[in-house]
Amino acid sequence: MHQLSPEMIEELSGFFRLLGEPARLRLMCEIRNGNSDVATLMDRTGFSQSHLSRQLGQLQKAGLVQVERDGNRSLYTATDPVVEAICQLAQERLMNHLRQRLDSLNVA
Amino acid sequence: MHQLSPEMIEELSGFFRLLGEPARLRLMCEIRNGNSDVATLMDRTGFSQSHLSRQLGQLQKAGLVQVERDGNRSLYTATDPVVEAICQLAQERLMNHLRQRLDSLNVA
DNA sequence: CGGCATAATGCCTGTATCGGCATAGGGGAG
DNA sequence: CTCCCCTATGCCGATACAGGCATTATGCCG
Repeated sequence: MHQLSPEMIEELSGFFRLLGEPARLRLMCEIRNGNSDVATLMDRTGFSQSHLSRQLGQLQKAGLVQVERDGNRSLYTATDPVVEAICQLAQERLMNHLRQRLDSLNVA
Repeated sequence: MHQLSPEMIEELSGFFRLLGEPARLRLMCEIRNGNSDVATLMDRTGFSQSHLSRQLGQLQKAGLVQVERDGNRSLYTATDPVVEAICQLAQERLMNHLRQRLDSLNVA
């Protein structure tokens, strides 16, 4: 890390804030699982069209997803697999944290 | 990832939301750099005492930092080094993303 | 015990943002 | 050109939360 600049802090927290919204994190997961045209996303998530469009717009602006136009449809794909890796690490952190709390209760 | 449960989505986004606040991300960085008693943190960040206390409280509740009481002082330490790894990945993602956009401009 | 330092909490306000409804833009098919 | 479908955006109400001020809680020392 080596002391991040304020600009980097701002950028990184902006990135994390995107994933900090359950709807958007959900979208990232759905998109990663293929079949990511908007109709399918609406169907699988139950989000309204406008909601979906906004969130996808934000994800795209940050470069987390790419959009590919097919006529008047839009196909979304995840841009960078590292996002998935980050989620994986976050998951492991959570599990470890809970496991440690559990253990500390058992010992005490 | 393999299709995360709604509960996991909620937990993960909660974690990301913590880092999504510049003040808290800043704190995590400062704490990682050692010397993390509250007075020092106030000094280095310029945050007010109440603000600091609240943010540290949230980080602690999520298990991102640990607090060790020394008399009436509090020493904060980062709990899990994986958080740093996550920041590192996020940084690399950002750089890659910007580099790609730059390249695409040069080619076009 | 009474003052003093440090940390946590109640209360409050301002601001950001989620997310719905309605509307506008833009590309096919007739 | 016109209708229709899909997506994006303006507007707005509700809600969440940052962050300040004042107060309280907690542990130190005289």
